[in-house]
Amino acid sequence: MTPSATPTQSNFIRDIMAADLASGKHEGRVHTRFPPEPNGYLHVGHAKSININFGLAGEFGGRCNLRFDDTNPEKEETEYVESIIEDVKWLGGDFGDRIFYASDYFQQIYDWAVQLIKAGKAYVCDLSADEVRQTRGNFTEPGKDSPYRNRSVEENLTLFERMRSGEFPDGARTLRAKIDMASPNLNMRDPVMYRILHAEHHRTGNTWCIYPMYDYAHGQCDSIEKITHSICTLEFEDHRPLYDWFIQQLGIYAPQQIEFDRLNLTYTMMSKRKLLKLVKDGHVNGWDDPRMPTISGMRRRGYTPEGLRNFCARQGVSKTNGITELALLEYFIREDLNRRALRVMGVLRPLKLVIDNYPDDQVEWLDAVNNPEDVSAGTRTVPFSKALYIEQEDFREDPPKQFFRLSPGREVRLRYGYFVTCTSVVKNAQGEVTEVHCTYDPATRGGDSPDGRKVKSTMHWVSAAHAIDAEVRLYETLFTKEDPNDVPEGQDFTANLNPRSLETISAKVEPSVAGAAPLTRYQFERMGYFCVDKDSTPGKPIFNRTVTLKDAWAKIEKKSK
RNA sequence: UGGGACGUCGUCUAAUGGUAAGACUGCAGACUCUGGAUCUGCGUAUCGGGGUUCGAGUCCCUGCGUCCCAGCCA
Repeated sequence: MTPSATPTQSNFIRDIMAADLASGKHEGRVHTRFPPEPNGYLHVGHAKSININFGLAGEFGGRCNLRFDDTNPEKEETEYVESIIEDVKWLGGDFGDRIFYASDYFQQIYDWAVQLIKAGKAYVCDLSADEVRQTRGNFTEPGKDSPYRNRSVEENLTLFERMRSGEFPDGARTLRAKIDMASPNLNMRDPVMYRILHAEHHRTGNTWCIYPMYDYAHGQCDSIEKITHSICTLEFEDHRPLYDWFIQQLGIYAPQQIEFDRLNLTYTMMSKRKLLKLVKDGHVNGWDDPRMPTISGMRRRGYTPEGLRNFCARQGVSKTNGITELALLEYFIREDLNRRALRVMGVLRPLKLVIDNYPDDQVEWLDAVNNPEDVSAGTRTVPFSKALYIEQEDFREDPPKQFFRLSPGREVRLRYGYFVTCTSVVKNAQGEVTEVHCTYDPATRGGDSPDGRKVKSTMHWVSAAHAIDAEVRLYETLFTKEDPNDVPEGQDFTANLNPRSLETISAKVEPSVAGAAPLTRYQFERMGYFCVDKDSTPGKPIFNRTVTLKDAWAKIEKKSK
C-alpha cells in the first residue's frame, strides 16, 4: 500500500516494529497478514486492520499476506472470499500472489495434533458440548478434569484417527488440549482443538469431517507463514497465552502477537452477525447497500479508497476502546472528493424559473469549470434557456433575515449564467409557489457584472429543455442513535433503525452527465457529492448521495428554530 | 465475582521523567461566481487520593470507572 498523504503519526505498533527491526528480532523482517473469516463482507473496521497490516508492512519494506481463516465450514462461503479479495484490492492492499487459506494447512495442523497427542498434551474427550460447559467452571470456580483426560496415547491416537475417518456423528467427541482446568484464564481450561463437523467446506469439500478450532489453528497458520507481527484486536489478548502454548509445545516458529483497538463508529455497527441480519431481514438491499458500513457499501456510495485510508491513518491505533465520530470519516471523504470530483449542476427538488425577457427559442452554451481545485480538469459548456429549474429551497417568497437567495424583487446570480431578478410568482390552488418569474440582465452573461454590482447569492440551475431526469437516492445514517445497541429492555438494535435512512427523489441534472459509468463521482454544486449507482440504465441515471457539502445556511436555519 | 486490558479536550490520537500538542467537532470572523473550498481566531482535557523526584500525564501504592473472557464461533 502506498503511504497515505496524511503525515504518519506515531503509534505503538509502528514503534514496536521499528524497535524490533533495530534489535534484529525476527531476522530483521516485517511480515504481517490480514486474516479475515469469509463469513460476511468486509466493513470499515476491517479497513483499519488492512491499513495497519498492509501499511506497516509497506512502510518497513516487508510483506503482508491475505489469509482466510476458514476453519468453520458452516458459516463460510466462496461469495465472501471473492468479495473480500475485491475489497482488499480496492483499498490498495498489495498481497501479490500471497492469498492463503487456513484450509491449505489442514493436513499440517492435523499432523501437529497427532504430535501433541503423542506428547501426552492432547486427548480425545467424549463429553458433550453441554457437559464441557458444565465442567469448565466459571470466573470464580475452577473447572473439573474430564473423565477422559487420562486416556492412553494409543487410545487417543486411535480415537482421533476414527474421528477423522468419519466414524462418529457431529458433536460426539472432541480433541482437547491437556493444559489446566483450574487456570484463571478460561481459554487454558483444556480448550477444544478439533470438533466433528460433517459439513462441506468451500475449498476442501468433503475431505475432512473434523475441523480445527480457530484457537488451535490461527497461531500455527501465522507460524507456517513466518509472520513476524500477528496484529489482531483486543479481544484476543486472553488467547495469546494459548497460542504461545501451542507454539511452544510444537517447537515451531513463534510469531509475536500485538493487539489493538477495534474501530467503532457512531450511528453504525461492525458486528458481522448483525450486519448479516440487516441483509437477511431486508432492512437494507444487500451487503453493498450504500447505507451499510461495508467496504462494498461505501464504494457504491462513492467513498474513495484514499479517503478511507486517510481516515484510518488519522483515526489512529491504540489500545483504548472508543467510538469515533462519523463526522471524522465524512471529513476525510469530503476532503478527498473535493480535490477530485468533477462539478456539475443538478437540481434535486426542481422549481421552474422563467426569464420573461429572454428570447423564447434561444439557447446559449455557457462555459463552466469542471473543478476549481484542479485546473487540469478543464471546462465544459452547459445549456441556458428561457425556462430553467432551480432548487426549491433557493426561493423564499418571504425570506428570513439571513436568507441570501432568491425572493421577490431580489437579484441573484445563476452560476456561469446571468444575474436575474425575481419579478413575480405563480401559485397553485394550495397557495404553493409553482413558478418563479424573473428578468435577466444581458450584460451579466457568464456571471460577471460589468458595472461591478454585487449579488449576495449564486445559485445552481439546469435548463428545463435540456435537463436529464435522474433518480437520486439520499441517505441518512442507518440508525437514529449514536449507539444502535442502546435500546430499551427486550428490544434489539433494529428498534433504532432510521426510517428516513433512504429517500428516493426525482431530480433534474445537466446533460453532461448522460451515460456516466457506475461509480463515477460528481459534486452537484452546492448540494453534495454523488456517485452513479450500478442500477443506472442508459436512459435513466441513478445517483447515490455520498455525503453533503458543509452547509452554513442549514446551520443558521437550524439554530433559528 | 477470578483473569486480561484500558482511563489525556465533546470525539479520536500525540507527548517515551522536562512548556500537555494535533486533527475532527463547536463558536466567531475574513474571503469567495458553490452559504463549498481556503484562511484567521477562540474554547475545552491528564479518573480520584497518596507517594518518589528539583520536576510526574508518564514511575510506585491505592481507590474508582469502562471494556473483554464462562462457543464444539472467529
